[in-house]
Amino acid sequence: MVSVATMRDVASEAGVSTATISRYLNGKTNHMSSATAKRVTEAIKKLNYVPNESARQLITKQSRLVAVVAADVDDYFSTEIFKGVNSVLKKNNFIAVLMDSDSDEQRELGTLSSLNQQMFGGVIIQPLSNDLKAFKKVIPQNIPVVMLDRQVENSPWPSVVTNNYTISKKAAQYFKDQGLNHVFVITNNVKNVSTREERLSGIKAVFHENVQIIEPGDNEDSFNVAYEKLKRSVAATHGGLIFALKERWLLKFLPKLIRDGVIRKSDGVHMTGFSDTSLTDNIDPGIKVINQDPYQIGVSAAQILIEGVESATQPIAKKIEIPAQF
Amino acid sequence: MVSVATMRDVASEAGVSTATISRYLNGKTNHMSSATAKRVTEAIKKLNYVPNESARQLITKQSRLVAVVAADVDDYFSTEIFKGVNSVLKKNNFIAVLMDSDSDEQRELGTLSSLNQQMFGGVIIQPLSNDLKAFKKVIPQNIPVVMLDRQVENSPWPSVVTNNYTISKKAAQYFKDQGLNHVFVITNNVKNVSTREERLSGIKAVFHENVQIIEPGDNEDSFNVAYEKLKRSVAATHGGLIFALKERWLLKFLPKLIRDGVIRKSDGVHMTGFSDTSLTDNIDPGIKVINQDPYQIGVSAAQILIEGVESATQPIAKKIEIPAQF
DNA sequence: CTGTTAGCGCTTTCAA
DNA sequence: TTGAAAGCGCTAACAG
Repeated sequence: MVSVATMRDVASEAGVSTATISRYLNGKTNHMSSATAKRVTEAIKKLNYVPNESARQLITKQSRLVAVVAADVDDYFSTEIFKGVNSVLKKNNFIAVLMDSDSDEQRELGTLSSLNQQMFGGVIIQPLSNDLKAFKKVIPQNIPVVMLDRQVENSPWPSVVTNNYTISKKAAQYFKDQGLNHVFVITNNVKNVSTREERLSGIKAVFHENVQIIEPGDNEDSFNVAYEKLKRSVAATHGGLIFALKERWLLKFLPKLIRDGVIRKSDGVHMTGFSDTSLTDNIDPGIKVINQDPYQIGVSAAQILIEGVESATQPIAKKIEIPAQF
Repeated sequence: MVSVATMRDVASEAGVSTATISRYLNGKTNHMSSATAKRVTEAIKKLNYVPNESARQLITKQSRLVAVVAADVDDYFSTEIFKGVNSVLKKNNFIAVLMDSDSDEQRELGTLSSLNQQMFGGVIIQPLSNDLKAFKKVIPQNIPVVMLDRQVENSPWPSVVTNNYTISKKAAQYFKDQGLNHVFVITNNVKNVSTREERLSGIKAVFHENVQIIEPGDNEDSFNVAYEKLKRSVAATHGGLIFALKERWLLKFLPKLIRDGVIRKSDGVHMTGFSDTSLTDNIDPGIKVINQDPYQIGVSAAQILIEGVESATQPIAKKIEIPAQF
């Protein structure tokens, strides 16, 4: 492999000491004769010099690498968050990288503990687990941390989330005002996941006891069971609102509900839900859904993180809500 | 911030030298009395010691961090590749991280040059640009590189791609055998992107001159223009095959074509294309599409990369094709 | 089987 | 405005 120029090489090329190169590199160029500055610039270019991050980190104990640990990188929501984070970090001269918990709490902990090697200057986590104790064990202690999307109970870290309760309530109210008085909520098991709990609360605040929960499960069979159950329930209540707490269910149920004639234009059955992409609109143009703003969530988290890195303190554990659109 | 135990602390805690700790950590434990090994184990646990990667990298010039630079992290295809890469790297004790070129050739180059700091032990790139010279400038020279999905002409790096030509031809032949004798190919500009060129060639090998290209463009207006054009053309040729070179177009065109009655069951109009997710199947159950295997592409790329890292040589520039399903 | 020692490439006082 | 020199935490000869 090719050998690389070091700071010493640059120093001798420019006829100065390494200290001068270092100062130059760190922008301490105000107390520096423009003649030497120029010679250094040229030497760097000539030798194609790139500073060695490891050496720098070793002494400064700082890193400009920031890890974003996503619940599942296959999720558009997660990757949009990353894009938001990336946009602000890049401006501030940090490098953002995305890591994957793969929807698996064990892997999440594994991923997080791999960060414990002082290579990263900060971590942004979209948590999967709700186990505060486990998190405290594996999350690096010496770098700033920000949580996203979901909240860990009693967490000491700041978090940025969608206004799940408010926006769910708003959407529910909209359809109630249309005359629908029953709602079928499609969701996975809601236990322990702050996001789903808040959404459900918002819906219940409008429809009270007229809320029925449908859990499609993870395989095709249980989906079919859930689908049939939904169809029967909709028929039994002479219509109502079908509310998917996750885009995945919207995409899975909506086309079938349309094909089967369960949902028709100007009818007593409507569907809505949390939708991150425009795919639902392709399927059913004009459908009214909740659009979160993952990009902005990422932006906001990154800003908090940067404050933490620059001040070398853990950001305080405030909670920030990013409004969704309906 | 919390101060962290160093190797020295562990050494004095265990009553041995740092060299012993180092050997222990690097698995050179075969020439080591089990008594000291045990003392070291305990000291490490007691002090909660985690090795400092920067110091290690500084001297070994090796890193177990591998960057996967995706064309667009919003793409399911890119993230599945990452999952494949991650699965094999993790087993081999590497840490894989995902970075984003954001579908922008300039940013791609920016992202790549940020890798030039010896923090990464290898790079896997899903290239966007086809500009070999630009790549050579920014791609780290001293670590192994593997290309994915697309090929850079005359590239010195190994690449792993789908068997685009073969599978496109197979799919085309299938529909030709059904009696369709005209094909409408929906694609972005094909110039300079190896993937699209190969797919188109495969289709042309079957339909010869009966191939019409539709370019939907990037905004809603140009999409509508393209859509209307497609409808007219289909009517004019009394049917045919609509072939989307990218899943995005499948998702955008298919629901509308179904709603508008252009595609009906047992009719002279069929649609197919490259589809990575099961979303198309939700929309039109039983539709026959090409399924690539991004996960396997990632696995294969990671294996090649690891060989390169372990042998400290640049992998040779072979091309590996991963078969798709139809 | 284990310790001593000399750096890896950089930053940062302290002096000049 | 610049340089000399110490040292960050680790690895790898070389000795013993």
